[in-house]
Amino acid sequence: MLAPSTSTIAPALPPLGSIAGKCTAPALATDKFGAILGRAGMVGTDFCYRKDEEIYGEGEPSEYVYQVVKGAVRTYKLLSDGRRQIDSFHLPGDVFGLESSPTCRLTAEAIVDTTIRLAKRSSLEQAAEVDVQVALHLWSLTAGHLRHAEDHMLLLGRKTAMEKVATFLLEMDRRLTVAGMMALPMTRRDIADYLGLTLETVSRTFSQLQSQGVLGLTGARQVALRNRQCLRNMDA
Amino acid sequence: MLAPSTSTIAPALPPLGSIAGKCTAPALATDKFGAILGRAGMVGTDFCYRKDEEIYGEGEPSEYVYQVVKGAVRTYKLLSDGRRQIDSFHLPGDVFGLESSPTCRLTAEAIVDTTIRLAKRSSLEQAAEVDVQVALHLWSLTAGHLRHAEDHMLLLGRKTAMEKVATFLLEMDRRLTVAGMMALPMTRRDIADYLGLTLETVSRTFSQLQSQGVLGLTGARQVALRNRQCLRNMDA
DNA sequence: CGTAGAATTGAACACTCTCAATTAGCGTGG
DNA sequence: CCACGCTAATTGAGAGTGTTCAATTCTACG
Repeated sequence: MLAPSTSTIAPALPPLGSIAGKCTAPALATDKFGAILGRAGMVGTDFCYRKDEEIYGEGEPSEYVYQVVKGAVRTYKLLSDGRRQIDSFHLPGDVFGLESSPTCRLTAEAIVDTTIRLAKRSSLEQAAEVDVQVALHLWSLTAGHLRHAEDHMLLLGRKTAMEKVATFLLEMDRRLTVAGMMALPMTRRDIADYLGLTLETVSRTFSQLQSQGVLGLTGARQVALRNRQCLRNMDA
Repeated sequence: MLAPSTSTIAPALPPLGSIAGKCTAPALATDKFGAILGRAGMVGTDFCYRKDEEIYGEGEPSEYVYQVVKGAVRTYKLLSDGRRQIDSFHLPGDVFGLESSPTCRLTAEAIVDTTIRLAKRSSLEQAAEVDVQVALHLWSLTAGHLRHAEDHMLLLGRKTAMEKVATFLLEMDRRLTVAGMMALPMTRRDIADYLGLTLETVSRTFSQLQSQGVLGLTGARQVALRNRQCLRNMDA
């Protein structure tokens, strides 16, 4: 349904045609993944995925753990009739696909052309068996994901459309604003499926915020926040 | 706002007046918490909490890890105006309050009179530093919570009222049906705040399922499922 | 029994969705 | 460079699911 034309010819795992070679790590305050790999005596391998290409699918055996080097990734679940809930957007530095179960519980797709560093799950687990620090780091990563999920459940279950959008904008502002501008990699539909809304409601809310002067849109995905305090108040 | 009268006189942590002494462990297929404590050379201490009594509050330092021995617990987040999102119901055998962060991110309350086994978080973490198996078990517990949260985000963001209630009933059926009957410990309001609905909608949906013969109600909290397959179909 | 909280039920409303039409943005190729 | 075509985004109007407010009814427990 949402499968891109490019992914049909891609192999099940590491796409053979998209090897990018080693990349330098992103400049992160705390690169936990790098620390983990270091302790485990491992090096990540980088691959490139094209826009809308699937990285792994729900139900597949979970063979790798992933870190975004460049680009953006969405992870989601589907209902049988195609309704989609995106649980997270993963941006450079973020680790995803870290399951303690043998199968993937979500589907992951590149939102734009994306470079991903990946490491074998089995190797990481072996390292965790030997080195307590690796195990504790992995726990810490999963705990971080749980914390985000807890916040997001409150949003999905109890916030209004305006509050959801305000929360989203503040989250993205924190994570990807450079020089006062936010370049959203995802579509209105992605945002809607993240917030439990329709794309029309997201669009209307953006427009409303713009007419109130809270927001500046220069192109649908180029956002400048003009009044963060106002958004924080809406955030409930 | 929702604080019970009994909790105002209760001390911040282990209520002094409610020591219950050691209890026998619940008969569980896999008592991970017991296994962890065993490996850590620890024994849990049991306390009793009265109905609606707070076990810990959001923002407090997280000093303990908890396991339900008998009864039921809700963990939730609040918005500033009192809107509540319950993220989980914890039943006998369940572990909760396991933060890898130093402060509690949720509030926990006893739904009914409840016996809780608790262990010091710092001791558990010390044990995890030394014994990899403890660290891996703690990770596994957090991963289980994350899995539930992922499923619940799909429910909150994308399911209809009927689908939410169907999912809830099947979850509770699995977790607390004995001899064909389910004794729900929680109120309609609790269920509503778990499913992101109002209590009236939950009540109406229960009534509708009863009139369809899917459900048998003998008292508002005594439920018998008469057609599980029908519920599974609604579950989407 | 009598009271208070819990649950049910009804009616009107509102927020968000659905369906539809229009406009904008962007990559491709003439 | 502009025309073309496709997808994304905006905007409007109407409908619907779930909410809100209110009135009973039920149930549990002194």
